[in-house]
Amino acid sequence: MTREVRDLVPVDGNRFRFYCCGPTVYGPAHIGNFRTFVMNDIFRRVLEIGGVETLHVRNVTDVDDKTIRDSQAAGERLKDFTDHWLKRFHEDTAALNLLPPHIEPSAVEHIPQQITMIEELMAKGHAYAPGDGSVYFKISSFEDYGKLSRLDTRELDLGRTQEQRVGIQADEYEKDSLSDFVLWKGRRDDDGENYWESPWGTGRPGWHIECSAMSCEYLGETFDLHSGGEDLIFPHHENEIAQSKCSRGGDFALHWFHSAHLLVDGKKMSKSAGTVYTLADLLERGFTAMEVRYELLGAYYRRQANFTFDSLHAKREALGKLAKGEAELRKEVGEVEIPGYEELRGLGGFGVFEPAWDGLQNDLNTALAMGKVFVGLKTAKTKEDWLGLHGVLAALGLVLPEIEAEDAVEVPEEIQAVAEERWAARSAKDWAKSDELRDLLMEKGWVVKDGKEGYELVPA
RNA sequence: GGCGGCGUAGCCAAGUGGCCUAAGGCGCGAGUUUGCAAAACUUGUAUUCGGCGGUUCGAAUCCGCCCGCCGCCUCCA
Repeated sequence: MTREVRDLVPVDGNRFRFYCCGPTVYGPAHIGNFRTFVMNDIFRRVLEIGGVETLHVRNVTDVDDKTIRDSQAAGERLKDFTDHWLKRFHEDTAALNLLPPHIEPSAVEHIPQQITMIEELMAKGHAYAPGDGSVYFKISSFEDYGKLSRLDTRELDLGRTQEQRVGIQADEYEKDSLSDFVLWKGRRDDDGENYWESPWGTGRPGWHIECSAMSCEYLGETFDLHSGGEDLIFPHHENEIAQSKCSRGGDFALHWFHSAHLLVDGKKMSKSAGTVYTLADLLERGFTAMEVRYELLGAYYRRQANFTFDSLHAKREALGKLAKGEAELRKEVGEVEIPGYEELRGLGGFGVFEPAWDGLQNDLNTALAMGKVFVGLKTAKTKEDWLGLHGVLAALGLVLPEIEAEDAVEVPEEIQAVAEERWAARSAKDWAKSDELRDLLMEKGWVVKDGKEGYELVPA
């Protein structure tokens, strides 16, 4: 991606059209997946707050090896299975305050478009069907193959067949070259009921073709930007480029936006280490979705970020500090209602928060922007400052916690009674009894905050 | 082995040639407050950027080497 977001001008002069590789719905997404989606969300928000219209497409992969395998293991039909996990994904994205994409196409619902594209590749000599029911893309037919990932062609095993290579794990498909990838997979016994008709017999589409077919369907053969996690650069995005350019021509995506991975305690997340956290895992531990979002945007997207519970914990304090600062500023400028997202689109000035906005404009540097938000808060005092703060927060998608929430906390009668007794003891300067009752409240999970005229109970 | 990236205070994390004797958040220390605490508020917290050389008037930032770590290399965001 270009370093300056402000330099990104829609190629059609109207809406900035971008495609984001979405989830494979075979289980709950983990926080690493969400780092990518949060970064994409912020990217869109920065464009929109900056006054640019967008067209955001994010696909759903609802047919592949894993969805088929796991739906069968669960004894469910593929659609029921993927619908369930898609619903869960939507719940998670809503909790994380991700704007829903304008279009969310599913692979299963676009099989005709995928078949059409494969036929075009066949007709132009970029694909071949060796007769086993599958169709492959011939990467030697596309000169630019490997350009995005800067792969040396020597590494691609061009022209080598599996027979020539010893020790490679058995693959049922016949390919001319080891690096050729599958466009259509011939039906196999373990696919069960999950197959579709095609000119090459029954089967199902390969993974890469869905994104080429769907991005072209909704965004055309040339669009502004394509995004995804860094692991998708090769082979997924490389293959998409090959399929799209060879079948339809056009420039495909003019910009690429890849988010680096999220590590946990400095290591790649792994199931065996128990570090593949889902949003639900973190909510269960008492964190809020907004704290998680803050954690995910806390580092610059081009670098791997390190998730730790210490860092996540810090976000609660930081959000509270922000909320307090915002409330004071709001009072100072005499406003009551926080402006909504739509009102902030096309915001002209950001007051003392201009540096934070610049940070976002300059290659989506969310870490820098957050730092400048806290700096700005120290001197903010005008209405423009206040609007600027909300413009930046809206671009980051951060919703501040309510700070006047005492009413919302239900204090059990039993706890209230102990607290009253303690206050009486304290007022009578019976320090021993007062402290004893305070410890008792602490044991039961309540913290007493003493004031001049009374006290307040807060959950520990 | 090929390609790419990282190593900045206890933790997270900006900064990529001079405004850096290095943002910001958390944590921690000190003070105010408090009967003592907690909370709140104020304030302090890396003369130094993995190590060693080099380029330069000047380097956390560029180059070389070394050490450590991470990612991709056929369907993992």
